[in-house]
Amino acid sequence: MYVSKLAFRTKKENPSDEFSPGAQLLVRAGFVEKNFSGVYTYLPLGLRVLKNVAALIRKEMDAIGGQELLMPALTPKAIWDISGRWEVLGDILYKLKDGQDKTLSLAPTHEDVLSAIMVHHLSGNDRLPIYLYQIQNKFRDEPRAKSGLIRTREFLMKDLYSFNASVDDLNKFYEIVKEAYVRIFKACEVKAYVTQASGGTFSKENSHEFMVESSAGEDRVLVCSECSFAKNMEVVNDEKQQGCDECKKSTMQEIKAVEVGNIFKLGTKFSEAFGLYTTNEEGDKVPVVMGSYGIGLGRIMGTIAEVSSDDHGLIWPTVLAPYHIYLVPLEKSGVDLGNVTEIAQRIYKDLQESGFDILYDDREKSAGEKFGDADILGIPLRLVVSEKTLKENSVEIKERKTGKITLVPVGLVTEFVGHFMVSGSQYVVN
RNA sequence: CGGGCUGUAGUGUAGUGGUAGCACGAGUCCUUCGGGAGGAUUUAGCUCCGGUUCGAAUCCGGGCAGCCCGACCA
Repeated sequence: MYVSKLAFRTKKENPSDEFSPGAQLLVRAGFVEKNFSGVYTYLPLGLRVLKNVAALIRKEMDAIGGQELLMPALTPKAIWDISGRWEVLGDILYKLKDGQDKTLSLAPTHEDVLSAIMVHHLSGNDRLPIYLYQIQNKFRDEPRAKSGLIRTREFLMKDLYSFNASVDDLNKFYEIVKEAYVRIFKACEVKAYVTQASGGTFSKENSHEFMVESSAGEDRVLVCSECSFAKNMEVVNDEKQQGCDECKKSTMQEIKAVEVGNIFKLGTKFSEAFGLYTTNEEGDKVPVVMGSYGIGLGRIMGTIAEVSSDDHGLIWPTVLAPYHIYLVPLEKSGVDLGNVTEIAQRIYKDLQESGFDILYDDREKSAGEKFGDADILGIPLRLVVSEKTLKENSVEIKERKTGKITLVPVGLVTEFVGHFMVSGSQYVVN
């Protein structure tokens, strides 16, 4: 992609209507545009990141037996009445009437919608377990949107639902999902605490939240610096709790954190309400045991912007970066003695053929401006081709995250980049 | 939903009663060419409604919008 063709440019100044540093960077770099409070457009660069997050999550969900489907956001009130959640969810539900005066809601979550579907398709236990997920927009009438993408009213979420024949099976799958989530956040290169939390209105049993430390977060979490055990302050009964539940040492500290994912054991609440039954080994009719597992994709993006940046801009993990490489040809216009453009173009094509996504800065701008854009966009590698580097028959390669600069012979560029993409991330999305 | 703050060119800002200025951006031309370079020229604005006043970006009331704190948050 030629930088001169990008539909949106970077800005030098922070927007006046964003407060959190991550949101300011995302706007300045041209990843998102705020339409109104709590509602954002993902611009082309931002959408590429969002799609990469989705690809990462799909890979992990498919790997644990998840099957993707896509449910509607538009739902009739009747569905929510079955579980009583029209009342429970209350004001957070966006409610509307259609032209025939039918009451509808834009779904904030899909336990109810999927349960209503599964009633028609679960008979006997021959097909259990069943794991279904989707990546779809959710709507929640948040009384107060906050911190850019961290808390929005319309947001893309991956929601996985499990249907098991027994509590034992649910418990096993719950652990499997937990491990998949750990892998996902590791690939995102964020430290996510697996945090004990309350089951909310869903269940009496505890759930787990995946918490990333950030001042833009809205939750308070106690974390143990010794063993990494963490629990949400909302489940701390004794205000004076000092010792860690896990290792018993007095090393718990309170942090602010963003909840980037959570997992719930739903039990039989929804299966009983909707009539999802199976037959156990004794031949008895028993309710299906369910679980619910969510990850906010935009929230992940917003959180990374909060926690991964420096004075020059964003720093994306390799698997999520909108482009792998920012290629800067530097030449004196009209005096291209060293064939800078020709060689830069050849490298551009070679790298593209090797499967890398590249931004080629073809603009007639000063070097500083191009470097500045490479930095603020947070592209993992910056390649510079100039008369200076070509004297060494080389290309300068700078790693965004570490600032490390290497002069690489022109013929070895593809190899160097390929090595970086594998070793630099520990995780590769196909 | 309570409390606080704020709305001025595309963006960021100055302007507290007397006809709105700067910077960035964008366009054209020239110079420059490894960290947002320089010059010339062009471009474009007071959130809306009402009130006070000879006169309102400025004061008052209301609406709308945004941000922060709190409440809320499957």
